[in-house]
Amino acid sequence: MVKKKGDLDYSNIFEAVEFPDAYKVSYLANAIVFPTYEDVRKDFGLVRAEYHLLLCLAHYSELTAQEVARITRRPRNSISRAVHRMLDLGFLKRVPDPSDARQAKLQITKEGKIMHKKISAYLVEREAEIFSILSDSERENFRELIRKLANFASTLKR
Amino acid sequence: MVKKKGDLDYSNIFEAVEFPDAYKVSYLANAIVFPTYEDVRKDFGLVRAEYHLLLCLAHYSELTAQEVARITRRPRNSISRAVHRMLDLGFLKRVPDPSDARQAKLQITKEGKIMHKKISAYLVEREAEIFSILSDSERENFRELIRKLANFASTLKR
DNA sequence: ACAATGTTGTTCTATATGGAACAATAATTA
DNA sequence: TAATTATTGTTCCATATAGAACAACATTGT
Repeated sequence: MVKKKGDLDYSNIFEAVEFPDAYKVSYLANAIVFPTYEDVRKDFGLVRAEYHLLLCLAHYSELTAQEVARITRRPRNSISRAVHRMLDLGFLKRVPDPSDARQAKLQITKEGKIMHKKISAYLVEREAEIFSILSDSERENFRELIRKLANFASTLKR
Repeated sequence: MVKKKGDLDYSNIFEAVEFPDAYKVSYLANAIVFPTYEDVRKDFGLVRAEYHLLLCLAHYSELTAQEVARITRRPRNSISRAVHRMLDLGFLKRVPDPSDARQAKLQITKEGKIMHKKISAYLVEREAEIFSILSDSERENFRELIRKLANFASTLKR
């Protein structure tokens, strides 16, 4: 009896690892969310921070770069870089804040909104695939729990 | 009435975003799991792929680099690099496979096990913090759901 | 047996990313 | 008011990371 490739059950580690829940959250993000960002990069030409700008400014009418950094928990310099690129691409506009010369208010442009819609539609699809193995009630359940966890995470110091 | 910094509720985005559950999984991973890997790097001097080697080989007695790559869903070259560093550090040993000259079986050393224990203990603590906002029954519930999701993710093509 | 295809592990290269330091401005405190 | 401290956005730099190509070896099919 020859051992065939593929005999190894790669998901055994899920139960063996010492911090199984955190590990699975990480695994899920790595298996699904990051490849998705990679797809966005390939298909739409935007890296994560750039897409995050669209995401934030599609839902808040006006934000500073700092605020986007806080909302998305990304470093300021990543956002700064992304802002320049998005300005060049015409997806964002920036207006200096008269009341504080350090900062500038960012807004999404019409083109930015269109791009946001396209990318969102793609991500919505991907989300649906991921959660298709859960029943409706499980999905509802998960939604509630992940909301608690994410809200808690958002209160943690950086 | 002056608008103070901090008036903005950064978690509003959680409900506004078009793919709220996937977004929160991603957020949770970014807020918690990745900073944790960063801590591991700072405190123990190992990067993610290097720690993943310890993790896998602490639970499987013998694996090839390729198998570790599959289990952790990381690219082979990342694992390859990590293997060399871990060999140098004495945390791993490698024995050529007589039945297949291309590959080599990896094993964790005594020192590797010790390091694994130290890091695991730290990660277990972090996990406990994260999930401390959930009640016991919620935690149990979440465990079941994330298990389904992770198992499903592990079946997806790369 | 032999050719074609697949697999493993590696090196090379390009790039996204985050930390640190910095200048400009604002807020705070003496 | 003056001096100190904090904040914003930026540039510079170091590094982790992933893709692509490659050589060595194994497997498959004819």
